Amino acid sequence: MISRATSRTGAQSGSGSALSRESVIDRALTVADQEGPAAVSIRRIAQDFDVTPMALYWHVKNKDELLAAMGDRILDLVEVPELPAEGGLERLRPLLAGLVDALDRHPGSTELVRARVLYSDAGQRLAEQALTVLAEAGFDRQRSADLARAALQSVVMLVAGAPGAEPDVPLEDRQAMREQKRAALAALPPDRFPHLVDCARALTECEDPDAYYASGIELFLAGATALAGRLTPG
Amino acid sequence: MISRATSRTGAQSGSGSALSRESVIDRALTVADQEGPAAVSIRRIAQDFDVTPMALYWHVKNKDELLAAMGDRILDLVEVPELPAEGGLERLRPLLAGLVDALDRHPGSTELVRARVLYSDAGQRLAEQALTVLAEAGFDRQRSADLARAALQSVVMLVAGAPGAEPDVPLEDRQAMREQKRAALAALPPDRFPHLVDCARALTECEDPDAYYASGIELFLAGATALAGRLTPG
DNA sequence: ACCTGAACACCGTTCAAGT
DNA sequence: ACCTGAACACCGTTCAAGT
Repeated sequence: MISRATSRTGAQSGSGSALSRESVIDRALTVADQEGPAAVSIRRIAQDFDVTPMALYWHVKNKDELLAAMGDRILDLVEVPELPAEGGLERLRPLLAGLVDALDRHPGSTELVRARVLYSDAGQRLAEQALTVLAEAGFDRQRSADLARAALQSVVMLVAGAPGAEPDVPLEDRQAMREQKRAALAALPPDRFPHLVDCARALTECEDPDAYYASGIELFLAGATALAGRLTPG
Repeated sequence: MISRATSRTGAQSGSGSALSRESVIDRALTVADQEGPAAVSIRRIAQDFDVTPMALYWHVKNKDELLAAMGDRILDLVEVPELPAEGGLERLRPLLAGLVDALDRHPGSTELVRARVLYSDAGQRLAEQALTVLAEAGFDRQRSADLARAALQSVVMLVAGAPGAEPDVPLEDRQAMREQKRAALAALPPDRFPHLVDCARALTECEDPDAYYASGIELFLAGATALAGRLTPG
């Protein structure tokens, strides 16, 4: 409770930088990662900056716009290089992997990206590339659109829903949460739920995130490739 | 404001049934579907029953438990018939289709199911069947677990993230929301985003939900089948 | 341009008390 | 067993006012 005294003495308490649209968004992302998305509130962020809640409204229209901006900021982390002229559906792999990397840096806000992929600038560049690849693979407009959505949303789901991700829960409670869930599965009657009991650990803990992400992307690519192969052969 | 007068005269205002755990959950699901998930609050539901907010705490531990119960209730809608002894990965199709049907009945609460698939009774029966099918197809424990998660979460994503679903938005604002999003895409510079502009409609409006859901399930099945085909052939 | 103060209409939840 | 009343610690947001 001495933080208020530091407000005019250089370093602003929790934030480390002056109040601005950028710093507000950054602070919100950090809070979401460390304490879960529920901890993000206008009043809380304002407190971290030793400032009145209403001060934030100068930099951000309202809370919804802040949440959207957080999603956009994550998408800005994605490197979107030029799309190779050749390479077929394989060209989706680095594209999706890049998205995974960005999402993985802000697990507490991954969900926010879903609503923004088609509407933030970086997301639109990503979507355009995906649609290009799918159209060149022979999918018509509707199927390209559906597959592009599926690709981007699968990735969000992959990261947000990874075994043991628990993005809604504060960092310190995550491990306990995982163990509790695993115990719930392991304690099921093995005659009725043999596989669920057997997979209790595999379903709740992610040994190797990289391998998990890679095989999630692989699943999508395998599916899209198989569907492409069924398109009016010849 | 005359509704309070009806509280002892038979039919309880908005709900149509007496206060109970079941009726509270049902009312919450209805509110979420009609006015969006944000409209679900302890106080609001209490009001609909002409009852004090604290009355709900007798029937429900707290809001989180209510949300979990809503997810469980949706999963209870899924019919889980016996798993055929034969049929390979194709047996996943009716299983996933059944889940889609249940989710589709409560679009405002679809998201809640994601956290409950592995922990509600109906969800566990579903998951056990999926794991059985995948194990019989030759996937090892870890890959079965990952694919089962992917299958169930893909379906949730398919419904919650369908073009034009907008489950966060009140029923009456949905159409306007869709048109706004479509306009945003259609107005992009066509030289930089040719496909995005071309797909503006396909990306924001769902012409044929049944076909959309079917091809989403098809994508997963095609992927899983392709991956199964790569497993130590012979 | 940027921030504050006071106020409004909401939340979830606890606890003691009623019937 | 089931519900109420009062209270606490939170929310987002508006509006007029300050510098």
